[in-house]
Amino acid sequence: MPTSSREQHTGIQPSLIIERVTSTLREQVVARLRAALTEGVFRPGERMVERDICERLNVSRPLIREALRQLDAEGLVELVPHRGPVVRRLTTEEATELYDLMAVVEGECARYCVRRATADDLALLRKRTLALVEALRARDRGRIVKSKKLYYDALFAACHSASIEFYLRQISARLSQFWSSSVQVPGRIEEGTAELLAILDAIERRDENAASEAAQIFIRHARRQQDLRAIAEGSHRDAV
Amino acid sequence: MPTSSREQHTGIQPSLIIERVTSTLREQVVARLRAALTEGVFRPGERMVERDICERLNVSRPLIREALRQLDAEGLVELVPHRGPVVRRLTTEEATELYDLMAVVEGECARYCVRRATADDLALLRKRTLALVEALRARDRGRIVKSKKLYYDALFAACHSASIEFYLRQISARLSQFWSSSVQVPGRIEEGTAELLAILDAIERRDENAASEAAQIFIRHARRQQDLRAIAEGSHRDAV
DNA sequence: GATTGATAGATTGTCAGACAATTGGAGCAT
DNA sequence: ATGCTCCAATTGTCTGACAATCTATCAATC
Repeated sequence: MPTSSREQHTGIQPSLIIERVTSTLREQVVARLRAALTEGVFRPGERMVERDICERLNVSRPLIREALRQLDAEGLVELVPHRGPVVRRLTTEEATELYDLMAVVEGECARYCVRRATADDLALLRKRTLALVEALRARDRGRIVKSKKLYYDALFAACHSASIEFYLRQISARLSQFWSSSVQVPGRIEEGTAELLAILDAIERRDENAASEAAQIFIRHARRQQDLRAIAEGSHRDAV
Repeated sequence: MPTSSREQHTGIQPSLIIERVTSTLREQVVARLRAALTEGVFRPGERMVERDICERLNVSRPLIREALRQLDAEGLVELVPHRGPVVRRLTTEEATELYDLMAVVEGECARYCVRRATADDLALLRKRTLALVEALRARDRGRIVKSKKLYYDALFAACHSASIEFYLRQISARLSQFWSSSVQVPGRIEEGTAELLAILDAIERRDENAASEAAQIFIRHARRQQDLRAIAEGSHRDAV
């Protein structure tokens, strides 16, 4: 769980809360490393020598070690005893499993949206969905990335479940090394936009099963893209 | 991810692997604390003062701190900045969400069993299912706990997915504080045994959807038990 | 008497430095 | 090539320290 986020979603009392950005250095370190890992600054399989990271981030070794324990538990790094941390590398097999997990959890997320989203949540979700669809149609990679992030923020806000959000973000982070940025399955964009709209529609219609189903389909189809890339790159073998 | 468990589920080569019990003290500490947390040695909401734990386990503070970071990421403790670690307390709301997650993930687990289980896996699963059913019928609490553990070991082995196992165990650990040990919904045992057998049957029939459905139903019904307990105990309020 | 403010104590956050244990690999011998 | 020995690189773990921050106690004020 992300160290202490205590936003009681009471619905009432809209934010007199002071967001403490981060009070501890460690949280910043973890955030920094996590970002670096998901953004590919460290390559899968690469060793992360503690002292090097200390110097790069200018913090002490105990701090780095604590941060690494956390990232290990999140599945982003692997701590080989007496050999040190290594950027976890996913096999296609593991990626497949994670996608399947993501699909069912995201289905549950959509289900929760149906149950819990307020009118405001829905309005925002609609807006963000359409923005993402637009970005997809424009095939503007930068805009797609940003819109996607905003879309998911809205989706998670609408489902009002910290647990679902937590696990989806975690799985997503673990899969990040697998995101394609070059290969494009022909017609995937058209298909994807239709599916996004289907999710939105089902949620707005308050149809739980349809929403869950639509969300799952979206993820499973998105995965196909990956399969293709894996094949293109020589099936992502374990040994470098 | 549980610090480096590298059992390539090749299916072939049944364990020439030498299980290194634990090469580092930290792993033992984490295991110990995790066990203590799930077994209720520490009560939800209780503070875990670092130095106290150091003395109790006879290890140094850095080690305890690393262990706590990991348990934090697993959702078992909460690290309040400048106040220290607290045993995470679940609200009924959070427990509900986790049960829903567990249901869909366990559904996926059953689905994977259908896809991947070998004949040996199935034989063991059948044996363990029947043993659990027996224990349930005998209403022998100790035996039920042991059989259940073995049942899940077999189920996870049969699904051949480290990710699914990882997340299910984690969610299960987080929910442990919520397991009832006293209240019994009348007829639940009969219902539960029937559902367990239904799961087994669906897997043996190689019917993915039925297996997934049966597993989900089992969890959702098991949760009802919890609802009852929560009500009985005054709905598990947040403030002590 | 209740609220506010201030002081002290407890605990965490972070660092530096040290040393033993283990691993991986280089080099040597067979 | 194969196997062995030894060494360098890193990690695993500890001790001790001190600043930052929180909690609670107690005094001061209205």
